[in-house]
Amino acid sequence: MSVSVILVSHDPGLARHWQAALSDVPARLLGSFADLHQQSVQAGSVVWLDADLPDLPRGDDARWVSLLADARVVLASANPQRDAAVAWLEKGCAAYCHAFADADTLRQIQDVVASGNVWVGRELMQQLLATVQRAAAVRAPAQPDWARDLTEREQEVARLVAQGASNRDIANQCNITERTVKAHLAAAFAKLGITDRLQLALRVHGIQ
Amino acid sequence: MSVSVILVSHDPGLARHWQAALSDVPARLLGSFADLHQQSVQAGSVVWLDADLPDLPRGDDARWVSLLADARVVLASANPQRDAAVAWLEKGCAAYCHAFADADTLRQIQDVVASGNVWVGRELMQQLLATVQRAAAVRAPAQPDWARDLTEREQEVARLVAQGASNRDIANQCNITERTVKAHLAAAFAKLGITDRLQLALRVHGIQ
DNA sequence: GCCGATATTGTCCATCGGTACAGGGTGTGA
DNA sequence: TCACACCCTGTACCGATGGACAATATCGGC
Repeated sequence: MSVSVILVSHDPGLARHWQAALSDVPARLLGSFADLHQQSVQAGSVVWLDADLPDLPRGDDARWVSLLADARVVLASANPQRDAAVAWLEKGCAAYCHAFADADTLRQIQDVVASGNVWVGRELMQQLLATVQRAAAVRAPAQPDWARDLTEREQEVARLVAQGASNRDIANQCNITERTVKAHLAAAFAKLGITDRLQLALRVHGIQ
Repeated sequence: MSVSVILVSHDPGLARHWQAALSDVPARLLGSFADLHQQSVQAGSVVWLDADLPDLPRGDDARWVSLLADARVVLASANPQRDAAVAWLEKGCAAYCHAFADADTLRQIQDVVASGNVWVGRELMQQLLATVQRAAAVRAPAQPDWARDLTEREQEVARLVAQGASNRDIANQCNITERTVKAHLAAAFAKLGITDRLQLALRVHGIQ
């Protein structure tokens, strides 16, 4: 059975920094992503990943799927980038931070992530919120026709479909199961007299 | 100088819950926003605000300015709403959470906020990220000319897809096999950087 | 004549989407 | 209290879809 905290970095200085900060939790140190992939990672483990690892796989690599399913991944970069942060967090990472953040912050991240939550730095959070505000302003106006007979939830799902989201996307975003998404969609289809999501998307956008 | 913690709620049950969870930090309990406004709030204090306070001012109230400038405000609602969360966080609150979150979570929020960071729950975070991703997708490509790189046949198939036709429909209409339809679609997907017919339909209709 | 772009078709297979059974939980109005 | 609407979830099935390998044929240009 593996330890509950795993640090992965090829940079000795960074490894020392992390070990010093997290000295009160038992952590195992690995030198590459390949090393990590050979381990059997215990469910619920916290994995600290150096974003500058030479062998860090791209986002679409299959190894991420199992890792993100089992472990809680903290991605730490010496050069944090906003777009990268959004991409990784959206993919399922539990935190994105500066690799050389101070020890208190690192400990805090460890605590937050270990308890199943997501940690995000203040600046990044402000940027995300501003973006969301802007996006909300664009969509605001209420729809009359197609939405009339649909329940709140059905409308919400329909709007997401109309943006091109898959059932799984919607499930994640609404925090419900894919099955429930299907239920709402089936109800919406029946009410609107259509049979598939594409027709629904066209309806929502006022086409046909 | 000790950083103080102020709890503001009119609900005795909630107040007890908070006091029990945060028993290891010295906290002052107030019963209304008006009470809070009469205090001189020490800079860096953490203020826990019950979002269901009867006298909670609206977002544009002037009192928020000074409060948010001085203190780190945790807004806790018994009925957390996504839009409210975004609005408050964007306004400068340091956290938005469920008022009756478990004690461990409340302590964690206190720690994170006290150190100057922002705390956001997992579900809300997922929603924010999905929204940001979608907003980015809207801005980035912005192709008015979806047809430019497509061959005649690919455009023809794409237009039919955009009307809601299935591969079989298109095959019949164009007098080709379903397999060929798939080939044209695959080519169009690759050229447009998308992966499914719904995205294609949205593009053709000038959405996204 | 060869090369590249286009159009066509094939098989195989993993995943997605939609439907058909099923059920449990909550809140509201009669 | 009971009916009803709404929300949520489960298993199972099957057709539609999209990607990964192909291959063949035509046509225009170098």
